[in-house]
Amino acid sequence: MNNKHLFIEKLRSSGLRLTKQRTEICQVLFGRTKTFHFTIGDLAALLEKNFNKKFSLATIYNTVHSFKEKGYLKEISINTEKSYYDTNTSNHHHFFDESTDELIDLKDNEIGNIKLKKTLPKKKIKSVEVLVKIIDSN
Amino acid sequence: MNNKHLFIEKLRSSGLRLTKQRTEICQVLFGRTKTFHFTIGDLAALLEKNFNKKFSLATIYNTVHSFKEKGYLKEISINTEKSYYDTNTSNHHHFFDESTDELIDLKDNEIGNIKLKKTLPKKKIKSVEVLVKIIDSN
DNA sequence: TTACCTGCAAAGAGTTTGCAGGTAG
DNA sequence: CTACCTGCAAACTCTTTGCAGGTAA
Repeated sequence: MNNKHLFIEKLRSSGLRLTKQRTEICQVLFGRTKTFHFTIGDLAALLEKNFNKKFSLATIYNTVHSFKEKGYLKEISINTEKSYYDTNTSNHHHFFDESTDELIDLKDNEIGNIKLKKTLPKKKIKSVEVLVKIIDSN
Repeated sequence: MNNKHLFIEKLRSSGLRLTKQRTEICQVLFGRTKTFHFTIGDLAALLEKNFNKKFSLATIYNTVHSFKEKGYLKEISINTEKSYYDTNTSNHHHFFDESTDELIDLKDNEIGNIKLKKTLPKKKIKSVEVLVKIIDSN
């Protein structure tokens, strides 16, 4: 199956041209049913494996950044050396498994509502993110 | 006023020797009444300013890491290029002001209890962190 | 005295950028 | 045809590491 129309729309609305590489990046990112959590390195390796050629980092970063700005990808707040991205941009939180460096979705109904009782003058809330760090139990 | 006894205890129990530099780092980190949020760069600049001399990065990183492992400092999960630390190691969450790159404490009673309804087999929860990202409301 | 520490500089890792040749529109 | 894109390599930032001389215990 081919989601070309979907990729075209995402690329166009992000102000990006429909190049071969970008269509292939879209295939890896959005041509799947399950949520995809990844680092730039993961993505680069997957692209190389799937299409049997190298992709320029400039292209990958540039495309991921555009998709992030456009809201097609979400960057997750974890203080590791790498940045993690998520194709699930809906309101949800994460487990981060420190034993494997893996991100796992926490669906919105799997965590009680977050009740903020403090606001700051002249500031508006951009996001509320919950990160549950887990490790192997012994 | 001098909290030397406090610094000595923290250094000793972290397995660190009482060097001049480390005592000075303690002064900057723990010789204050309010919580201190910082990056290594912040700390280095502050040390240089307060004591009018350069501190080796090796020393700063090494000391901060030991204090973190010992639980005297907490590392905050924010996906920026730098790592942020907090002298408040109690159970609490944060605002991160993206307009100024500043961290602000959210006291435990300023946010409702977090109710996790999902667990993972063979994994244990290490921490639950809430990060509220804010920006200037134009 | 000895193990640990400091300062310096080099090395690493991830990310960003500049540029020359290539391609979508 | 022109503006944007790709690939490559160099540059950048933060962090880590190796080493030689110095110091706490």
